[in-house]
Amino acid sequence: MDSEENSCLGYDAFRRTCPSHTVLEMLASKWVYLVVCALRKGRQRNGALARKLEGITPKMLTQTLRVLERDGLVRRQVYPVIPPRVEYELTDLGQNLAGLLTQIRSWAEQHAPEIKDARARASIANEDELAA
Amino acid sequence: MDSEENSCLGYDAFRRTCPSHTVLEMLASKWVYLVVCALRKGRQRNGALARKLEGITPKMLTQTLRVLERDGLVRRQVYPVIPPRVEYELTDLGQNLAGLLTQIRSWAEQHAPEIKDARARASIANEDELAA
DNA sequence: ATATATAGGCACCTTATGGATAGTGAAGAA
DNA sequence: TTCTTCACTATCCATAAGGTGCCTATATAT
Repeated sequence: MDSEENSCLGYDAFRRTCPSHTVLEMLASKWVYLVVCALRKGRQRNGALARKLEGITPKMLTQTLRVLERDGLVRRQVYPVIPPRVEYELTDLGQNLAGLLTQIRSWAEQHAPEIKDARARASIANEDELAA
Repeated sequence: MDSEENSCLGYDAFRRTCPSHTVLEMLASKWVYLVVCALRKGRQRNGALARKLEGITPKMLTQTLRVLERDGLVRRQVYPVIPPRVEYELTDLGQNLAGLLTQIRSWAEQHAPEIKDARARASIANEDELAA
């Protein structure tokens, strides 16, 4: 039992010391989702990404791109010109992941109304409880 | 342009005020991934989940389950017996999501070695940089 | 009588993260 | 001359994540 889909190759994300667990931790970020999705259309400059990702601060954008670069999902290309020019693009591994993350994003967009309703119901239930 | 796959229904996760953006924020959690994956096999009790999710504290488990319940992904069933008995199971919406999240988990497990290598290379590159 | 299991709640604390703000440096425009 | 662009870097602060310990209440086991 318990062998259905766990640890297909000895890796099991449920174990906190497993490398796949740290990969999951890295993926568990709103900005990782969005940056990877944004890069799916091809290489882009820092400024273009910043404009696309509404609300991201330069710090978070750089930080997120550095993590993705470190993990081999994004390639960073610097042109030594003035003013500076830097371009980012997904590696093959990144492209591979982008397919999945785009599905998650689509899911979020498709089911946002249901979840909004569920939250509203929960909030009303909470008020009733407090009133009782 | 820019109409390829964005805002299929007026929802666009890139906009920070869009409901789908908050859904993505909710999904961006290591424990949400793992709890949903763990519940995929059917209804389970708090204790069983705690044993399966290595390293989770009772507080985080409860907190995560509450969020999932609020958003309509998990159903909570309380049996008024002593000692207390509570069971959690995925709703249809939760089941739907679980398929995607399980893919992410599998991806993390399959590509953990590559990412581990990429991190090691990045760390060596960093040391070289510091030495130079 | 004491301990355990059960599923939490509650309060306190430390650390990590997110996000805001300001600065850097060089070129080109006003 | 001051301003802007570009791609950052550094610093601070508020919030959040996460850890620890103690509390409930009862049936069962020791």
